[in-house]
Amino acid sequence: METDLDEKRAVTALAALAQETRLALFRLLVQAGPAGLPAGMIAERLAVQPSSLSFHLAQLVHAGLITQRRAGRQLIYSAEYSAMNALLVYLTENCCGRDAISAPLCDPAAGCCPATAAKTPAA
Amino acid sequence: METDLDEKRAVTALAALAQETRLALFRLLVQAGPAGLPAGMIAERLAVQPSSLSFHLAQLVHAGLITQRRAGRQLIYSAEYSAMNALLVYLTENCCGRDAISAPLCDPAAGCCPATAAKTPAA
DNA sequence: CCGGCAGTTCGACGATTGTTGAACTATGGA
DNA sequence: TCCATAGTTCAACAATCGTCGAACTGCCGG
Repeated sequence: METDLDEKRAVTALAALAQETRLALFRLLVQAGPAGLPAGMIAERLAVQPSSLSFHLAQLVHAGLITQRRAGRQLIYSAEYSAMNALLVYLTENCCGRDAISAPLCDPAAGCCPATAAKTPAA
Repeated sequence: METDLDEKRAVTALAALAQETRLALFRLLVQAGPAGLPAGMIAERLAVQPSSLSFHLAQLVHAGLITQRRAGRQLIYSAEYSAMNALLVYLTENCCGRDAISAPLCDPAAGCCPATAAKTPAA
């Protein structure tokens, strides 16, 4: 389902999220669901200047983490869940040397990586 | 298990990962498992200058994504899986307005968010 | 066609980031 | 004690980032 990321795309996505306003913005859209939110409402909720918001929205769009669509005079933004999932998977890829996994959470101490788990004395 | 993140800690973690060398470094450690790798071997594998590597290692340590321990003259670095998991959970928190979830992967089109899934016509 | 609202684009500024090489600290062996 | 190895710290530099205000574009109502 989600397209695999190469290193550069992953860096772009992470850089897009590595900023207070954009992280709050992205999470707002993740929580808003596929219906998304118009730019104006986002600006209001995050108390950000329109021009600044536009800048951040563009970064997230460029990173592929959100998408834009028009509804009358408003521009609606919504989270791109597949891109988010691809990023999560990329970060945890081959966790502890295992073969590919699809669900990213990884906890060696709890048996995520049987081969190496014994070497982690609950530290 | 994993400590919840506040916004600033999340931004720090994401910023730490939003750089080619550091992302490669982190993934290398994730794949290396809890045993970790000495700085020298990391430098060799990533073909990075020692002083530059030190800089990046420090950022990841500061972000809480990796930890350092000494073994003789070597400094061994290993991934902090709980921090990584906390970050993944933070990103997907309240996905589509749902209550907390523990496994981060989120796909509205596939029923992750029943209430809103119908509004996404396979677009 | 005109006014105005929703959002974006632009240029300029200060702040932060990543790199490099040289000097420094710490550990282990002889 | 002296030396070599493993890694870190420091200062300086170019490059990139985030913010601001002002000007701009696109869309709708009348």
